[in-house]
Amino acid sequence: MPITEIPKVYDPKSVESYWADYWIKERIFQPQLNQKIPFVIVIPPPNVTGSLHMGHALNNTLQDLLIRWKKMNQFECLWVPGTDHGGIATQNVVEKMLKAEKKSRYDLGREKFLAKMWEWRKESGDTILMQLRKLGCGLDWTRTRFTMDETCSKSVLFAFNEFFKKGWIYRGKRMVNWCVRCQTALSDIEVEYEERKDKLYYIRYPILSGKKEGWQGVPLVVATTRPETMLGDTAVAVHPDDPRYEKIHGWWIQLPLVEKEIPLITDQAIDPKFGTGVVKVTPAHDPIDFEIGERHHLTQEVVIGFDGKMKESTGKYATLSREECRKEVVKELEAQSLIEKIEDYRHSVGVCYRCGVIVEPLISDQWFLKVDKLAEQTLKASKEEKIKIFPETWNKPYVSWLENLKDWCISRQIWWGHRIPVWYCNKCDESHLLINTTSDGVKNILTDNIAGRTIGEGASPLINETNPEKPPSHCPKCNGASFTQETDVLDTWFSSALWPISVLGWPEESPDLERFYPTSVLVTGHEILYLWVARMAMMGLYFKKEVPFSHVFIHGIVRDKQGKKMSKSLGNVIDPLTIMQKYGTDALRFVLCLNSVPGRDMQLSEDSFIAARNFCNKIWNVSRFVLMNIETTNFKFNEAELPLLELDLASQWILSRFQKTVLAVEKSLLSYDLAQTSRILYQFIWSEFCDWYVELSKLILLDPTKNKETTLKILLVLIKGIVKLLHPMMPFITEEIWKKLGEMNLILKDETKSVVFSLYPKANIQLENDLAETNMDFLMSAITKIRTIRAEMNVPPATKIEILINGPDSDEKKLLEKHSLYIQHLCKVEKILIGNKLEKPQKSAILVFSGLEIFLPLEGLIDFSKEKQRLLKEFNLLQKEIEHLDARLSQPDFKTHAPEEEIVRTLERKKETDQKLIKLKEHLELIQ
RNA sequence: GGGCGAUUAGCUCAGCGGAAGAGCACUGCCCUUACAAGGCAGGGGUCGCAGGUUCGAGCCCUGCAUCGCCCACCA
Repeated sequence: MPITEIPKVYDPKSVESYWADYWIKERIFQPQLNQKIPFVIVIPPPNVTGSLHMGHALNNTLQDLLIRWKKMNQFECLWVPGTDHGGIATQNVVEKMLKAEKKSRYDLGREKFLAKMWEWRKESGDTILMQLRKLGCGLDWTRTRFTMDETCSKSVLFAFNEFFKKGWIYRGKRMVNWCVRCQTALSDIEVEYEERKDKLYYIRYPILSGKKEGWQGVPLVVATTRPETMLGDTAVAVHPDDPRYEKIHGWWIQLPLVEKEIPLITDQAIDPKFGTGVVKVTPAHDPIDFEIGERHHLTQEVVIGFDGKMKESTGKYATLSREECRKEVVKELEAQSLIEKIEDYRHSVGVCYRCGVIVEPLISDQWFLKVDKLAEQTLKASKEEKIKIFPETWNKPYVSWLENLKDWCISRQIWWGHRIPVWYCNKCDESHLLINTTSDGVKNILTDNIAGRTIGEGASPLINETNPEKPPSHCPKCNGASFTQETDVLDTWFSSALWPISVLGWPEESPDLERFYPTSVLVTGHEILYLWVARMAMMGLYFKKEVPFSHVFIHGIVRDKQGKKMSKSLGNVIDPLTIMQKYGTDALRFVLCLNSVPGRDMQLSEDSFIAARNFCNKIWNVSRFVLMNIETTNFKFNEAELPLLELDLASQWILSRFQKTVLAVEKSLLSYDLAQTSRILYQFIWSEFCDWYVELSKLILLDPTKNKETTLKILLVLIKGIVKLLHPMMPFITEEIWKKLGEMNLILKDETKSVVFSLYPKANIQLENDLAETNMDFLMSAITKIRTIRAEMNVPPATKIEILINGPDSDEKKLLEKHSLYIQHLCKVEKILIGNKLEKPQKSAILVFSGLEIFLPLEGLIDFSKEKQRLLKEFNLLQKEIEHLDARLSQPDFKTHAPEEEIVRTLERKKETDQKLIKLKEHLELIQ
């Protein structure tokens, strides 16, 4: 296509799919295992549920940016794609589908249900990966992993066995967070807390023993938010030092509604300041009460079942839900006048992070991973800065989370996931746990070395080390050979924790593991810093003796215009695919980068994309401009000769500005401040290159008498530089422009394949030129001022005028004379007179600028009363500034304390402003 | 209860010790041969409040207020 036929408007749709396919087809993002330094990222694997949302778009844009940037810096880049099976979340999706058919997973049975799960994952599990291709992500698709594929599953089972042998995995009856909807245990971090409006019930518990002194007939009052659990109370507790209740320690209390006597015990955990200072103790249904119960050997009276309904033992309350039971209990208590009062109360309630239903603390048999040693070495790595978090503010919470870590509940009672490789002997004892750990397939492990517990009754857990997914060959106790596998599966985050090593092939000693571990940087949002990042650090350090990544780049969460998290239920989502369709993928990517301010969440609204789309168009058109002008020429150009060219001021200036831009871009990228990077690029390209340099270049390009070669070379250098700088952020449009440059033989052969094979720009100090920048600044402000007058006085651009510049010093005079064309061209001025004793023509507008005066004879063109107003306004501004400067200079301490250069600067400013004011005053007086 | 962050132009946000900035929105002029998704120019801010440090404070310190997030055994 001839360059002149390049469309005037950049059309993303017509180029994006071509490039997305091209990068894959040409294997551009597959590493070659050569001598270069590796740069590796493993993707935070999206769950196989649903499709790409803005959070994914942000996360992956940032990773892609880093990969492309590093690739252009000659690193051997690898970005590993993959998906997560997503445990509960994914199972919920399929269960919902079943529910539509009025079926539950139990109707299907485990096997059939899992078949359905796999079917679903096959059908829609890769949706997001396909969408990431559209986003332009330079992932190596030949290495795509899934947390439940063969490689990753092997890692999971192997890791489980290793921990088991070490004695760090144990099973025990504990109080865990139970989701009554998902029918599974949750780890502590999978519980989210929501502030809820609730009631605090003050309930009277009659005292049975020792009716004397002040307690005669006065019942104890306990405050609780969960009256229904009183059916399972086995004590009442106060703080041992609370003077109000000192006399009655050990007395017996009548538990209302239940024909039962319970003791009044004392425990440090009670806060005397809360409520009445008296607490009902329900060891089976509250974590603190559970602990109190342990300390005081209280019985655990289970009154709520795993389904969230009241147990048989509760008599008339049986089968009621927790909520219904609460109402009933309160009604009953009220009837018996046992409610002292009910207060409104705000407190946070734990809910399931997957379904939002209130979590029930319940006692059940669960598997745990002991984490103290793991946390310890991870903390050490942090202290030694082996893992650095960007921005640093996240380091503190990360460290304190590790410091306060409790054992990790790794078992889930769902079906979708890695089934725990532990076996029960069918012959000798049903509660007999077997885990196969040795080559002969059998190893006895009688450990539950945590808190002196044992696993089941005389249990001998066995695992199969060589084939963990298979049962042991025989039972060492009874020699039986028939086993049943544990039905629990592992927490989905267990496999996620192994992700950086499992995707590279661990526990095999694969070439990839050897070459690409540890990875370079992990890019993620802060919501999974603990859930995921900390655990990967633990696993990587333990199994590979090295941190899995040296940098953690934490980006913000995408929110809507009101600052709310985007969610389908709120209906405030901005769909990245729609945005890509409407504004182009590069525009989407640019906005995400532009808003990626370190340490801050970003608020997006749809109009932010318009500016980015316009920016794309600007880039497109300025490239078009350069190409159109080069098209007719035929020159060969080696960038090395750049410093040898004889350059005009504008060219010296833009090259100097470009070097500084390159430096600033590099600095911002190194600190993961991509908002900064975006701003720098936007500013340079639009406000400096396009607005000034390109406009000035027309002086030469549009003048048939001028030699255009040097200017075209500079334009070309800049366009190439800009395309390269932008590429990591905006890969599509830059590739397209690059291709056109290639078609005109304007780039080196080995760079033609893709922009990523060119070198990322490096600053060339030789080309920095502060003098040129100062001179251009001078000319640019003169030009702007002249344009301002024209605009304010409504002199149309078509009206050519002349100007007089009076009073420049000799340097300024030379500069102005040499570049009078700049002014003429950009201010639409026909003629410029420069001199030291020029008279102001009658009926002139005037501006006083940097020690000189500029006259614009505008007789007949403007209304001079307007000019007077304009001057008056200017005059007032100057007066204000002088007041300000005087105030500063008259501060006696200013001259003694401020640094010399600051004093000089202030004095100069004062002098200049004074001069301006005097001249302005003169002219003001002359206007009738 | 503890920690973190925010509070700057109508909106979204930069700036973090020496003359208040950008984009969007708004106003005026311009279809100037890269771009009207554009150009040129303009209006609009006692930089949350109160103290303090400093010659000098959106910027540093201390309180306070409001909003948001994270953590915690808030019965």
